[in-house]
Amino acid sequence: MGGYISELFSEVMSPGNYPVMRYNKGSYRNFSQIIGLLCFYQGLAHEIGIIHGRKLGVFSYFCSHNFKGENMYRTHTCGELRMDNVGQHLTLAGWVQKNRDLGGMTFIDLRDRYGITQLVFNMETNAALCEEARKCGREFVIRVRGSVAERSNKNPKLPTGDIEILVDEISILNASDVPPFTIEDKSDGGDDLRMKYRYLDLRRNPLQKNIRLRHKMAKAVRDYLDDNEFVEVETPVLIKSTPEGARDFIVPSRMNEGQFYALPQSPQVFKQLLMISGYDRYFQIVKCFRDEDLRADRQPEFTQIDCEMAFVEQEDILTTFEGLASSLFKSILDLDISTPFLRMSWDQAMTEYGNDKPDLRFGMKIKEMTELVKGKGFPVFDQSEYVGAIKAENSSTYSRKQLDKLTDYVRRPQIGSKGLVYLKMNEDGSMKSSVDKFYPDEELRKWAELFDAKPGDLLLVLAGDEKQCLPALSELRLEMGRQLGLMNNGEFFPLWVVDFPLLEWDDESKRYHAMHHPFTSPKPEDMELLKTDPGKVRANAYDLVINGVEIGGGSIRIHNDELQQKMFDSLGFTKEEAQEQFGFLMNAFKYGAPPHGGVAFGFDRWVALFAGEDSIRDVIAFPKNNSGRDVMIDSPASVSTDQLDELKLNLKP
RNA sequence: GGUCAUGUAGUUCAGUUGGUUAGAAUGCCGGCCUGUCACGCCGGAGGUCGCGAGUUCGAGUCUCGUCGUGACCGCCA
Repeated sequence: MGGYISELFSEVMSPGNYPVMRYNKGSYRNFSQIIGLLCFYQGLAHEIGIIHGRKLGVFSYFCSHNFKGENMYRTHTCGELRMDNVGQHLTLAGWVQKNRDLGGMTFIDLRDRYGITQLVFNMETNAALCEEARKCGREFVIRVRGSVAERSNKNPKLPTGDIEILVDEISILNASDVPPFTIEDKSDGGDDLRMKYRYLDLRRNPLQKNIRLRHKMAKAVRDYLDDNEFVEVETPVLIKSTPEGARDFIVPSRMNEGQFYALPQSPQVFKQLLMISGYDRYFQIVKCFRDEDLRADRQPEFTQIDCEMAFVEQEDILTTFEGLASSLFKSILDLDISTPFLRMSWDQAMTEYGNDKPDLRFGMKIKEMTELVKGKGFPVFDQSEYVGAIKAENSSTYSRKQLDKLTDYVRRPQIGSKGLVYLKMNEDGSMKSSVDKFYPDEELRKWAELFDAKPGDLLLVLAGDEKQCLPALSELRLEMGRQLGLMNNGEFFPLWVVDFPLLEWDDESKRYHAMHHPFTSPKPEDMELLKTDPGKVRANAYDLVINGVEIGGGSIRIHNDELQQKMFDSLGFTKEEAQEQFGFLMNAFKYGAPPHGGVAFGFDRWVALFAGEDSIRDVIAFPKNNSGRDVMIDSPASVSTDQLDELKLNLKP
């Protein structure tokens, strides 16, 4: 115990406790260290067990830890005491979860990170002590000393439910106002309120679990990459604004009047420079900043696992990082996910799933049927550029009402289909379609044949422009996946989507944009197309997709200044602009840049996926809301005119 | 920038076609209670129906505006 603390609190160091604590140290600790390690992995597996839908104790994860922080505030945690501890005299500290005053006796549930232990106070034994205990409201911070006793009424719902503490000393370390919502697994508080009192929300088990999972994942990432010779290098946060990509957050420079830093959207150029510097394998778990509108899976500041490797081709990178992914699946979720992961071309993903991040937990592939249905007199299909469908198995029992609801779903402006055509393959072998006026049975049989549809199946057909229709079919497919319960939270299907287009036409600015970023190398065999048909050029770029979530992406970079210059040409940069914005990188390429490439993973998304959460806010300790505000500290906020003056800034009226 | 949803007690919600004093549960406060663990029983306090206009004899309810929150589209290399 540190001298500082013992001086400050010498009055509480009653010598009576010490021999007991010492005694525990020797025998209990070594044993529990071994058990602790064993229990740790088991605990994580249990946690994931919940994701799998198995019913396991919520506390199992928290109780499996070996407490190393023995001091005058506590000798044990509220999660570790069992029948073996009966008779021990010890000290606990924590928060009052619940106070049950029965008149003659009072029970307090004492909570800390590790669990809950019941304290007992008895009027007959010590009335003054019992009165003191009655005063303790929810979330009071208290310390108690007492002896572990076997309960007469055990509670099988708690891991510590066999024992209780017969308290002989209580100190209220800090009283608490009544919290605005209950600190329980299922809080009664709404989102707004819990965000405003985030520090209270973070006391709750589900959040604690997520934050600890995040920590374990970060550590597992560092361990794997360290084992593979990667070096973690920090890169600057105050950098320079660049034209491509997302909007930058900018930071005024006081010492350089009228000039601004930008916060990095990613450490992209620095990691390439590190390859040129010979670091060979770099990584960083790093904050990135993008000033764009938010979503459930987007925050203005978010965390990437940023990686770069020299002397590698695409396949080397895919192999290395599917290794990272499968090692995380194993160490965190105890799941064996075999490698190599499936590789799917971007083209295939778009035609079969209408989406560059397909959820492969279920099939229901999109098939085109344009040729099959045209020229049969149904004007809607005849006038459509593209007709396609999906097959939902065992769904021919969908009612008129359900189909109407699906029609409304695809007609929402966000999806924008005009209507929905269906074909029911009834169990009795008959067929029913919304367009059987135009398509006789033998035509409908051909539809069924194309999809290998069996009695009981349901075909859902959309028509329109290919550009609108494929994404619409993708949304419909995902909606059906949800409705039919095909998206199991405990099941994971990772894949690499490869061969992305290099460039993407932007109608607004009437020029091509880099689909990934401007340092992505084109496929050598598509090089010729760069001049004739730039939109057709494929890139050495890839995304890691798990269950329909884009977990990460990367590319093999350009490592030669001539090609880089060509790329900037295609993007419509003048030589001068390119020199001004990226001159330092192109200069660096002149001094022996090795072939290199890399990848970056959205760490928040990955944690959310493993935690089974829909929103990354649930895995970030202090997230921002929909409008980029932190409602707890109330940021962003105005600054004083003094601050603005110092920066030589005027605000527009 | 756009679409949709939502805002009522500390909290979660209900509130009929526009009609008497706006309810329930939970939490909170007080009393009783010696084996509770969703403790129980009795009593009590607690409301600018987000804000501002409008329609109306009358608005929590209808209309418009505005603000907050959430989801999505655009956007996010």
